[in-house]
Amino acid sequence: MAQLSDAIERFIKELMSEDQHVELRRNELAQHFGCAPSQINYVLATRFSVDHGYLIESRRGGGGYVRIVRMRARQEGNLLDALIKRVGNSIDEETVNAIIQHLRDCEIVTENEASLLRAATGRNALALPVSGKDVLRAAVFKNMLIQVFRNAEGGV
Amino acid sequence: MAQLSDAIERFIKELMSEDQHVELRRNELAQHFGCAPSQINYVLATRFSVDHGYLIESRRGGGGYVRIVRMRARQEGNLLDALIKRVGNSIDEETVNAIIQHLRDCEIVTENEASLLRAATGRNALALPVSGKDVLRAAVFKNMLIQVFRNAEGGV
DNA sequence: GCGCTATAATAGTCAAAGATGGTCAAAATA
DNA sequence: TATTTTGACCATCTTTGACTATTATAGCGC
Repeated sequence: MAQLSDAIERFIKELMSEDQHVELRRNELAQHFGCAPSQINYVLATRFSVDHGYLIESRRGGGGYVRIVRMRARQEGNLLDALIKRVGNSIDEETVNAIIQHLRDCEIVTENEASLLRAATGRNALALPVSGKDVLRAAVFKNMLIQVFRNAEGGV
Repeated sequence: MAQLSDAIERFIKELMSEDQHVELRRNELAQHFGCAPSQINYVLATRFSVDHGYLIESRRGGGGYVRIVRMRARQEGNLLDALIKRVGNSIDEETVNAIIQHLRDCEIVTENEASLLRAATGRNALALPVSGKDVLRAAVFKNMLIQVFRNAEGGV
C-alpha cells in the first residue's frame, strides 16, 4: 500500500496551495519521505509536467533547489491552438487526463464537463485494439476541445 | 458448488450496499475467494458492465486498485436503464442526437454538456471505417450516459 | 587579493526490479 | 453448447540505485 508518489504529490500541492510556486530541496524532501531522491523526479515528471500546467526549474550544486511553478492560463485562443497541436494524431490516456485537469484548474470547464471529457476518452469507452486507441482518442478529444472553447466563447 | 462468480458478485454488491462505489485490490479479492485474479475481471465484465449501470476504473502498478461505481436506483435511474438499452451495441448519429436532445429538454444536461456529448459522438470524432462506427459510438455514448447520470446525482 | 583546482553538495538520468491489474484462449463445468 | 474458471503472457505504474552532471566553496600558490 505504497502510494508514496501520491503522498508526495499531495504534500507538494499543499505547499503550493497559497502561492503560485514553491521551492524545495530534492534530498530533504526525499529524506522526509524516506525514499530515494530520484523518486522526487518521478513525481515531478508524472504529476507536475507541462501538460499538468507546471514548470520545473532547478539548480544543482551547493544551494541547489527545485522550483515548481504553476503556469498561468494562456490566452484562450492560443491555448486551444496549443492543445490541438499537443494532441496531434495520437495521444495516450494519461496525457489527456493531464490536459483535462489543466482545463479544470483554469476553470475553462466545470467539473461535470471534465467528467464527460474523461468518459469519452477513457480506455473503457474506446474499445479498440491498443494500436488504434490512441489515434481514435486524439480524434474524439480534439473534437471535444474545439467544442469546449466554442462554449467558453459563448458562441453558437 | 454454487457459482463462484455469483458469490463474488454478491460479495461486491454487499460491499457497495452502503455506498455508490467501492474500491478493491484485484489480487486480494482473488485470494479471498481462492481463485485466479482474472476471475475477478470476468465477474466485472459480466455483472458490472456499463449495460448493468456500472463504471469500472482501475490502476495498475504499486498502489493499484479497481473501483466500481454504480448508479443509485432512482427515478432517473429508470431513464438511464431505458437509454442504455436503447443504445444497445450499435447506434447511429441521428438517434444519438435525438437522445441528447431529450436529455437537454429534461434539463438533465446543460447546453454546454449537450454539445460535448455531440462532439464525442459525431461523425467527425469517430474516424473509422463505417462498419465499426456505430458500435464504437454506442460504447462511447453509454459511458457518457452513465457519467451524465452520475453527475446529476451529485455523486462521487 | 586573484586565479586555479579539489572537494563537497546538490540535482538528473536511466534501466532494472517490484507491484499491480488486463487479456485471451484453453480447459473445466453446468 | 454456453458459461465459468484458470493460467500463461502482457501492460502499466512505482520505487530504487548506480552512475552522471552541475555548482559553490574552501584551500592553495602566486
